[in-house]
Amino acid sequence: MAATEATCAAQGLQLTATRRRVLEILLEEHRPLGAYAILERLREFGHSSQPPVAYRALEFLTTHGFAHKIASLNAYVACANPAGCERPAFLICTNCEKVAETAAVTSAAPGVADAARSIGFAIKQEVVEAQGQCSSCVGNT
Amino acid sequence: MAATEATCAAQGLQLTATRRRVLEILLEEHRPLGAYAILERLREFGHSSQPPVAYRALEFLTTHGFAHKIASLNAYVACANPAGCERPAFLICTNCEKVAETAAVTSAAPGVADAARSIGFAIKQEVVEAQGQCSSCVGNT
DNA sequence: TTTGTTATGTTATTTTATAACGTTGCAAAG
DNA sequence: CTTTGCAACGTTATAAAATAACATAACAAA
Repeated sequence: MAATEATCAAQGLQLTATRRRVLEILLEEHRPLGAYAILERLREFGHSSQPPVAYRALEFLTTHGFAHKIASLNAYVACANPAGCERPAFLICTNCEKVAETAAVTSAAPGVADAARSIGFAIKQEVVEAQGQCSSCVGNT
Repeated sequence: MAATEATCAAQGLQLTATRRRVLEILLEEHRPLGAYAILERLREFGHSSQPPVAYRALEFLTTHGFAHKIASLNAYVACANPAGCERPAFLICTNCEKVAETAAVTSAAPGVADAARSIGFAIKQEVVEAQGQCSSCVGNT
């Protein structure tokens, strides 16, 4: 949160009440939340709770790297390292739903980068989402 | 298509009319199709066209590796290598929407695999989807 | 003070996906 | 045979995710 505030101050970004509240909601949970779950939480705090409210805040947060969308879940998480987030990748526990964020070292998995080069494909961005079981859940199911 | 038929025959899977038609539709297009776009095409061929029809066929096709879901697009493509598809990864052109399928060499990008090991996370499956520009579109936009 | 910009409020709608329940066709057990 | 079970399909309804479109507010710069 502090890192996010600092970044916003430094870059002239407006961390408004709604945007801040959405980020707080994501930080409080340790797992991905759907937009409508976020809306419900917003409602509890007296904010307007129509879908665009959440989606706008999420767009701001994701655009600036304060939160990420998990495409394979249609859900959102706070960034684990807002100060220096690069090439985020996610480890999603299919049992407890928690998500660990990590940084991929290279821009693409071996083979993928090679394949891209060989067909002249210019990679801009990569979505890497691994599904499996976290240490607490291995063997539980 | 032939490879798919062979696999179904070998494994006792039922490649029914609807499932076959959906796969054909995906093969005819060279790009990802949404479930409702597929439904429209099915309608043209006189199949029933309620959503579950498409989703069931897609579930069958994706479960057995004859097609893949592109999570970041909520769309579906035919598998480029149904005979021996392992660790598929996708190169998605944000300009022309075409998708190239490739195979990742390792189970995870460097750094991701290490991170998983270090926190005891057991990876089952990985979603790797790179966005960028294909060779035809580089420089066009 | 008017103009431009950024953010918010609100209604409605689109797009994606699944729940639930009934029907059909076929093959194996009785 | 026939009935039991199963896998696939048909259909209606609804849930869940996302966005279009348009109005309002707050505020800073011209």
